Amino acid sequence: MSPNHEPATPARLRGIPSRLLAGASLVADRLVGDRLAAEGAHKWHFAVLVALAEAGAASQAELSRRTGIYRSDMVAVLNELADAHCIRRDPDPADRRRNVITLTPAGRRRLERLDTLITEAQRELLAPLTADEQVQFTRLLTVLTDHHRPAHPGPGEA
Amino acid sequence: MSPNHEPATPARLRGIPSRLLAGASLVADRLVGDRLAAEGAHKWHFAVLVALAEAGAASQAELSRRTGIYRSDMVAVLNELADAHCIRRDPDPADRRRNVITLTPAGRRRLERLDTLITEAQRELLAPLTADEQVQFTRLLTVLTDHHRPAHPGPGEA
DNA sequence: CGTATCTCAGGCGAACTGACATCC
DNA sequence: CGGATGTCAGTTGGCCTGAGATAC
Repeated sequence: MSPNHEPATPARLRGIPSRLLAGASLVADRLVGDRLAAEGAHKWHFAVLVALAEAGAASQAELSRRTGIYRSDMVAVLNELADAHCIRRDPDPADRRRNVITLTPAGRRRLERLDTLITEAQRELLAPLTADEQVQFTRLLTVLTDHHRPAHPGPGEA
Repeated sequence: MSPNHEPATPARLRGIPSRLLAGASLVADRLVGDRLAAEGAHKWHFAVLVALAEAGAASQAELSRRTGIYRSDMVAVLNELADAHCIRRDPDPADRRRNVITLTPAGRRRLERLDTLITEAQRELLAPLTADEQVQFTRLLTVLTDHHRPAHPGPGEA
């Protein structure tokens, strides 16, 4: 009867918040990423679609600021969304540097589908907590991230 | 008086736990990583030193299991720790496949130094929360990560 | 034989930087 | 002119896989 086959993590390591956060973030990203990947989507697609639905058409730079996605990475994301006919990308007649990104009906449907998947993932992520704890947890996370603002730097945290 | 120069994140995006976790994890990793980098260290160094201090000398594979660092990545970490004379790496006479990793006095000192830096970082990370909230937050994170076990897969989450 | 250990050689995705041409 | 925009190229660090040599 050898009872100890599990090589436990050292106690001094187990309780460190930054480590716990890294682990939880990894789990969460997988829960979300796997569901979205099953439909050929990324979390960035969702972020852009939400930003468009909530604040209306915008330039790429504006979308970059609203979602926290870098300007450079935004290009590929919009290419994919355009290929799927979820958005249109038209030159801005008022400012010829800009593109005007517009949400299409297909994009709106896509958004609701991805929203469902992501909500599901959050439910599974928070399942180990009671309803009260889920609220507390989300609140504490919000306080934490709101307080540690990057100040100037470009697109905020992910 | 144009009051609205900040392009706020959409409401539908702001409250999503997986997003909040990603942001918090990024902040935490920077808080820790910057402090350690200032002394030429990585968080992995700390993890290995702790594992050695707490459970005594071990093989590389054993350290890998205890810290969650992949065996492939462990090699470089141990090389660096050995270069800094924090550990010794001797062939195991009882099993010639293995190396026995031993903590040196210098390694013990290094560990305490890194521990101080990491504790500082945790304090700064959790500073926006009250003492009670800090305890709650860490507890909820622990429940969450403990519950989402990778089951079989190799080295656990980070 | 199959399995475990150490090592190296990569892949993949996310965060990030730099540069360039264009236009305000 | 300075500054913003869209685009492309490339870097860095973190997680992870695969394979090979050696030893159990």
